[in-house]
Parts: sequence; structure tokens; C-alpha cells
Amino acid sequence: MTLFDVARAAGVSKSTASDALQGSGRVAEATRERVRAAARELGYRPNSAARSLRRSSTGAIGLHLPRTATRLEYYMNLAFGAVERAREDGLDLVLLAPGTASGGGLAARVDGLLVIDPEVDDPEVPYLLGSGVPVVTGERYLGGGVAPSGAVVCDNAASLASLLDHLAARGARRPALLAPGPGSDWAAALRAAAADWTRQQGVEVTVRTVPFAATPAEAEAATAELLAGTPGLDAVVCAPDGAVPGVLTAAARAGLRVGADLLVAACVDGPAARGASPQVTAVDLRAAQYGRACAELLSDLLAGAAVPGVVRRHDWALRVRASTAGHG
Amino acid sequence: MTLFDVARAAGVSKSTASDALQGSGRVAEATRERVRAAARELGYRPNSAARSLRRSSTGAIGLHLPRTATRLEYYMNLAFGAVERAREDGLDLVLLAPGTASGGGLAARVDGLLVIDPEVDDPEVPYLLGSGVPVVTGERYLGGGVAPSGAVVCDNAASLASLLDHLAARGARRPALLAPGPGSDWAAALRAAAADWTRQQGVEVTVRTVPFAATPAEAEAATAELLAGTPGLDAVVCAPDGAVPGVLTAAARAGLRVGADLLVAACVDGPAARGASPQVTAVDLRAAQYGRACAELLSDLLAGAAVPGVVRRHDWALRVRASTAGHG
DNA sequence: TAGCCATGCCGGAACGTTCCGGCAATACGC
DNA sequence: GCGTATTGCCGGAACGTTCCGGCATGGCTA
Repeated sequence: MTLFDVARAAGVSKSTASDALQGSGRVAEATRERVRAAARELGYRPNSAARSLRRSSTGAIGLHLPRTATRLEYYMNLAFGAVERAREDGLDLVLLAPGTASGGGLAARVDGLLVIDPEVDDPEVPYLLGSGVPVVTGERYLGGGVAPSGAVVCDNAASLASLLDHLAARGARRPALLAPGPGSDWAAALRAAAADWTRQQGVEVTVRTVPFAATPAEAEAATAELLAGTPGLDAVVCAPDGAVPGVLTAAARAGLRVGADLLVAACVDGPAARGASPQVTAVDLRAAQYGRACAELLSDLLAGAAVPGVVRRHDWALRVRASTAGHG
Repeated sequence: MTLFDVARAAGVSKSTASDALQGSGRVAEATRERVRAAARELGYRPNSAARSLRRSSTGAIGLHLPRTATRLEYYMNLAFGAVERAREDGLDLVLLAPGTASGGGLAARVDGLLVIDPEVDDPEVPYLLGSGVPVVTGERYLGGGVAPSGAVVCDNAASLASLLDHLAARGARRPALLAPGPGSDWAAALRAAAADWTRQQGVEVTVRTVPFAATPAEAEAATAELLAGTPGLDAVVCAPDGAVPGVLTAAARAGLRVGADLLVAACVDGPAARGASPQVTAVDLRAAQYGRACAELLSDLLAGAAVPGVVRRHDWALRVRASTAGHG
């Protein structure tokens, strides 16, 4: 089932058949339709290898996720959003194994790369950026070297500010933030936003560092210390969503009612936040749309429909739940 | 940077260069080494499109995950295991978007498919099985139609039996199981194993149905009802790992000490089980290895190193933690 | 009517690889 | 020393597509 078969069925040459199906070249509308019909009839599928060879493009993009793959639901949904969007432009999405990059030959197999939440200490990122194909990052890359061709960013500072505003509106007077160290754009933005908010509102936000992939137990310990050491503490924002249950446990241990005595929120929405009891208020990064946006930007870049260096913004949404019902 | 350049550098023809690098044909060992050196020197990477065209194989396999993507960590790790193993055989792994299958043309782009935890009510599965390329399923497919070319299965019945044995050894006399309905091979095996164990040990295992992607809240409600309605209940096995925290909450509400008054375990290991306090005993399906095994089987099938219809087993391991420390 | 341009279609080459048939040159039998 | 295998290498075709140059045809202007 090749283009030649279609051409023969439609009574034209393979060149004309190709032109007709590609929409290129000068082809009479009647002929074009005839070829299309023949292709449909025969169930013709262009051979992607031949097309790739001729066009010298692979028709695929690569996806790189952080090694410390925490925030699982987030990345999973992001990946599915990206693959769906890529598909719409006829692009396959190939998953990059950690360790793939330095294996070499990668650039030969994909037309472009999606690098999500690039961490400064991920040794693969510089390699990917230098691979010669367009790269779109999800969130900014804080390391140096070759700049990515594009980025899709969330305004994480704004989302945390909004979260803190929300807590204040619900009666919180003394909030704290559990956040990872500033190794990623996301965490760095959160810390900066906390400092800003402290300045602007005159209310100090106590920041405590927890691991990027903090476990509930770690969050519990951190929260317990915070509760013990901070008189009047009445709200905790836990940046990594997976650790949220630990905050609730610590609250329960201290005899505090979550949502009343202690407000709790997370900077990433996920199963842990939604599944907790009470359910926890969180910032929804809308992962699937985020993935779509990244794939779309890369696709635009590849098609020349976006200029290299472009940065697009991605919206978030605050999901208010019982854990921040309010004091009283 | 083509094979031709390498050939010229090594002072041979492109045919000889190809033979030398592929290991095929009759080539003097000295020549072979000379060509290899030239290729290394020049950083030669074979053009995958040309190779695919010539060999009429794409060099990629597709991965299909369940739509209801719960057990996130599990699937994520499985996917990374698969991509890593595929890579070792020079295969790319392309992520299939839900909805991709019926889009058609899929079979033209991959040499084989990995279909993980095929659910009977997933409309894409029959399409994938009928796509004409070899398919390996992770766990069996309970629906009909074209049979897969291979499968990698876990002995879920044995793992639950082992878990129940463990609970009994730790003093449990009256265990219960929270499991999804029998729509997947996994859940069906668990239910059957519970029935078997009941017969063999003469100890009844109360089975209660929860959703496949049960939330902690749902597990909490189920556990509370179970505790209220089952005098002497002293152990709960929660099949879906994500729901485990709900069981712990219910226990706390009932004033039971987890690990002493009530033993708790899960049939899938994951962040929820590991991150809970106390940490929860669980069956580790070793997702990454599972993914590796699936990719390996497909690769073997493609290479003719495994016969169609083969079923391989995959080992699990019981991770004993504080939640089943023992009565007393 | 001669010259011209636009239109519609086609032939052929190229993309980089693999692999088959063939051709020297050497090795082996007697 | 001749005939026959065997070894080592090469030329060329093929995979299915895209795209450039070219060739009729026919309508237009002058």
C-alpha cells in the first residue's frame, strides 16, 4: 500500500498523487479530490520512514521528565496532555529514559525536545539543550549554557501570593511555608514570593526547607517543629503535594482542627490534596493543559510559527477546599 | 555525516562499512576495526529513517497505559523501566495518547505495542490487539478478540496469599480485604485468592468492593463500616495503594493503634503506603522491572527470540513495615 | 498567426541505508 | 601446475517519499 498504488488507482503519476495529498504543487481540484478518494478507499497511510528520510525530519519529539519524579500525577497528566497535542500535529512523542541523553544519537531521532521542570543539578539537561534541536522547557532553566528555544512558564509567585491572600482572607494571621530549596525555578519563585508577601503585607511568612520530593513523614516532622517553635502559627502552605498528609497528621497530633484552628494548603494539586480529609486547598497547575501548551510551542517552533526565545505563560487556578474553610 | 563518509575515511566502500558496523557479511576483522574506529572518530550515527525504510521496521514501540491512570507511581516507574529496556535494544518508546488508537495509522509507526493492565472496558484495547503488530500485555487481557503475542504476568493470587499468611503470622485472626470489582485481571485474581485462602485456612476473609481508583475518603468509609459490622476485625488489606491513608484515618477514629490493634497492608506499594505513618506493609510489584520485562519480551518477540503466545512471570516482593508489626 | 505565460501533470533524482550477486585474489585439493 | 573453494570486498538496486525541472496544452495579448 504505497503512494504508487494510490496513484495508479486514481490514474495519475506518483508525483501528482503526492502533490495532491500534500496540498502542495499545482493540481486541478478535480484531480486532487480523485486522489484523495482513492487514498481513502485504499486506506493509504504514508510510510513515515520514507517521509522522514526525504524531509529529513523524524516526526517525533522527545519528552524529558525530572529524575526525582515526584508530583507523579502532575507529570503523568502533563505527559498525556503533551502527547495529545503533539498527535494533533502528526508528531509522535517519545519518552526519554533517564540516562538516554548522554547515550548520544538522540538528536538524530527527534525533531525537538520537551524538557519539563529542568533542575539545575540534572546532568542531562545541558546535554539536551546542546543537542542541536529546538528545546522547549516547562518552567525556566536556572542553569547556564545554551538557551532553550522556548519556554512555557507558570507564574508561581503570583499563585503563592494568591494563596497567601486567600489564607489571610480566611483569618490566618501567621502563615508558614514548607518549600524545597531553590534548585528549581518553581521552588525559587515560591521562596521569593513568600519574601515579597512578607514585605508587602507586613506579616511574616516563616519559610522552612523540605526536600523536593518530601514525604509525609518529613512534612509531619517539619510541621511539628514549626508548631512548637512558632507561637500563633495558624496556617501552613505545603509546597510539595505528596507531603500534605503529613501536615494533617501533625495538626491532628497537636490537637488542632484543620480548616479551623489551622489552615492548610498546597502549591500543587494532586491526589494527596484531593484525597485527604479534610480535602486540601491547592493551586491547580492544570497539568494536561500545561503539557499541551509545551507541545504546541515546540510544534510552532518547528513550523516556524514562533520565534526562537519566545516565552509563553500558562494559567493556574486556585482550588479552594475544606482545609481553608476559615477560622472560628 | 553518513555511512559514506565513514566508508571514505576508512578507505572502504559503503557496503563494506555497513557490513562492518552491522556485524553481518564477510569482513576481515582488521577492516571491521578500522571502520569502527572511523565511525567512532567521526561520531557517526546511523540515520534511523533510512534504516527504517530499508529494513521496513520503525525502531519504535508504543506504550498504552490505562485511561483511569491511578497507581501513578506504579505506571510511571513501569514506563521508565520499559523505556530503559527498549533503549538497550535500540528501540524508542512512544507514548500512546488515549484516543490515539482509533486515529489509525498507528501500526505504521511502531513495530510493536505494550498494553499495560488492559481493562475489559477500554475501547482501545481491541483496536490495539488487532493492529497487526505484536502486542505484549502487562497482566492478562480478560476480553476476547485477537490474542496478544505475549504477556508478562504477576502472580497476584500468590502475593495476596503471602500477605494474608504474613498477617496471620503476626496474630491477625479476622482479616478483611478492600478490592475493586473483577474488571481487571489483577482485581479478579485478588478476589479469587481471598476465597481460596478462606477455604484453605478456615478463616473467613471479608471482601468489600471499592472503586478501582478508590480515594482515601472512600477507603475510610469502607473501613469504618467494616469495623462497625465485623466483630473482632483485626486486619485490613487495602488493594489500591492510594486509598491506604483512609484506612489509617478510620482506625485512628475508632481509637485503634495501627500495627497493634489493627494490622494494615496494601496490595500495591507506593508513596501513600511508604509515606503513611506508620509506614504500611505492601506488595511491591517492582514496577520498573515489570516495565523492563514487558519491553524485553516484546523485543524478543520482534527479534524472533520468543515464540508468539508466550507468557512470562514477574516476581513481586513483600515489603514488611510497621503497620503489621504484630498484635500485643 | 506568432509569441507568451499559466496551468496541469509527469519523469527522475535524491534522501541513507541494507543486502544480494558478483568479482578478484588467495588457499587448497590433486 | 591447474581447477575449485573460500575469503574479502564492492557495485548497484531497492525501500517510499518529496520536490525540482520540464513538457504539453490551451488561453491570452498583440
